[in-house]
Amino acid sequence: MNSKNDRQTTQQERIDSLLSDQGINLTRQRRVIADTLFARNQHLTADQLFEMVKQAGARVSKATVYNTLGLFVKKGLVREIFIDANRTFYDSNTSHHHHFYNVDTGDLIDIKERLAPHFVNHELPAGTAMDVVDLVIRVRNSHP
Amino acid sequence: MNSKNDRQTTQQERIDSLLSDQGINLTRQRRVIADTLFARNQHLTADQLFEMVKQAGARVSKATVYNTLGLFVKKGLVREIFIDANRTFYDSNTSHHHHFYNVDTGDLIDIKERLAPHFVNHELPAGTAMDVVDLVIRVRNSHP
DNA sequence: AACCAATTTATAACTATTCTAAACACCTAC
DNA sequence: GTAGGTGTTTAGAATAGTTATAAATTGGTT
Ligand SMILES: [Mn+2]
Ligand SMILES: [Mn+2]
Ligand SMILES: [Zn+2]
Ligand SMILES: [Zn+2]
Repeated sequence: MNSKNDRQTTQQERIDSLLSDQGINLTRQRRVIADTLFARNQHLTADQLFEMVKQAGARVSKATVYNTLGLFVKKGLVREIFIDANRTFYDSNTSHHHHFYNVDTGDLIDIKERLAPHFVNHELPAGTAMDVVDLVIRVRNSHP
Repeated sequence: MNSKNDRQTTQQERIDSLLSDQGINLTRQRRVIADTLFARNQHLTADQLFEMVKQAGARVSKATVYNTLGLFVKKGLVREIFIDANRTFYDSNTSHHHHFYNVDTGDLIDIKERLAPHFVNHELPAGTAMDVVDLVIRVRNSHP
């Protein structure tokens, strides 16, 4: 067993326990989807992820990509970002952060700083609890 | 001419100049859509607005509702709020404010306070200018 | 009236997402 | 090993919000 295999095994174990820790059963499809998605911090559409998984040589249906993304969102492994009526991104980085969206280029960029305020329960509508704070700063090219 | 008619005339004149000031030609359809939408501060889907206009006795096609909303958005008379992949709201209040969205009930509520930070150009991605700051606090019912 | 540009309209097209029901995978019991 | 069961995947259909198309209508101008 060389060091390359060691690293791969370790990375696979990380992905596996990421899913297992959330009570997600391991399957070939969920593993390859998670491998692709969690390889780095990125914002992908379902279709982009589908294409990347295909590119990696795996046979996974688009329905499974949607099912799995929905499952990951429910388990808190991934964050949905609704940009407009026909553009949903999935963010592999679930830590508290916000986004710039360039309406001209379609680029979605992380904002490092914590811009949105903290909420305490009594500031929320009665009988509700915080789910998530979605802050999107829409920008356009200055000289189009 | 009684005071009721005075008021109606005045209100119609307000709507007319709201549109004219943006270089929008006045038509029967644009007037009834604007009357309905700008009657109060509210968040409506295209379909809700379409139904309200029908209810008011006017014959306006859904295509015209979409065309007119798109025109109003372009002219800055109305603000689009993208809640999820199949829920776009149109906000008749374009002043700087943000929203609570209850994922259980579907309610979209204004937040009075100014929560999101101000931006100056050098804080934005290079070569871009601010368009709009969209802040949505998603909440769920505490005891579902 | 004839003309013209802008607008509206019905309808089709598009597309992201969800649904459906059958096939498949994997495990356990016998 | 075979049967049975549960969870998962799959192709394809369905759904629904939105946009595009192209013909009809409107309202103003000569
Ligand atoms: Mn908190
Ligand atoms: Mn859609
Ligand atoms: Zn991000
Ligand atoms: Zn609002």
